Amino acid sequence: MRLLPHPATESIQLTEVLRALSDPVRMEIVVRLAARKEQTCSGVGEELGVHKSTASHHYRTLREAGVVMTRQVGRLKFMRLRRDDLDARFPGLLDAVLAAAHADDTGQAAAHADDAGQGDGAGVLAQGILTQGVPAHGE
Amino acid sequence: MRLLPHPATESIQLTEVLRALSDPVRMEIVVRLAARKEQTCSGVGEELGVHKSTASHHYRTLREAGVVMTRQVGRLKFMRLRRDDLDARFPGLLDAVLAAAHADDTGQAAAHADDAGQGDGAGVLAQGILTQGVPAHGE
DNA sequence: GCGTCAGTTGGACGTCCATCAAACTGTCCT
DNA sequence: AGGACAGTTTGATGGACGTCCAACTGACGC
Repeated sequence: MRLLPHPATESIQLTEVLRALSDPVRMEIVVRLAARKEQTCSGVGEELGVHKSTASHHYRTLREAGVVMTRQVGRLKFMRLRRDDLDARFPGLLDAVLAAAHADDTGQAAAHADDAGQGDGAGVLAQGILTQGVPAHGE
Repeated sequence: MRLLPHPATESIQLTEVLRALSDPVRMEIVVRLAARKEQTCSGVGEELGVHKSTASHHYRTLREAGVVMTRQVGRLKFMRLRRDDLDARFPGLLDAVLAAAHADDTGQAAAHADDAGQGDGAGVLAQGILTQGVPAHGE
């Protein structure tokens, strides 16, 4: 059993963690890792529909940011959320992010349903307060 | 008084928020915005030592992510954290991030002092568990 | 009106990133 | 030993990002 190089708990940087979590694929990985205990690279990779090397790249990003811990057992590598370390370093952050990830899922669905239903709640505000000719850069 | 286009509360995406917060400059802006109530672009720009247009770019990123609200008064533009909206969408997230930002600051200082003092606490672990010849890609 | 000021926009430049494909490393099984 | 398997590494590619500079847009104030 081997361990890969991980940043020490004290070395974990907030912006690095947030950047690691700012990619939808990696966020999904973290959510799955939070639900189940450990996961192999191929396991998540197949579920997410990304290429094997892409998944490996995301794993490296998460590992170097201090979000996950990689443990090698034989030819498998199991990933585990560094809950304790993250909680020690940034108390409550991971829980808030995971809750937010759940809220984001449900919120997306709700917003979508609302949009189809009447569409006067959310979307209009974004356009209604337009005062300059901004070409809707983001969306 | 004018308002710029902002995403509706329901449209705020978690990964977008995290990505907006993953830049040290923007994180610093958010921290300052959390401390003081409102701030002008030039105000933060000068304090952070970034170019005027760079600050404007960061403001746009934060605004499009739904993190800040921009209010134009005359030729000034005041930025304000969308605390209520963010709390409604992702309860506890902003507080956790702000607390983490504070912990990151103090943690950095402590780690640095520790590093100069004896240097056996944090940094060694990161190198001590090396088992493969990973060329320290990130740092 | 004209200069000034606050902030934005566009271009330019270098860097980083997400993705895939292919080759590679290391481990297990037979 | 040889093959199968899990992941990583290495390009390569297209896109996004952060930064600066310069030019521009609006809103004062005189």
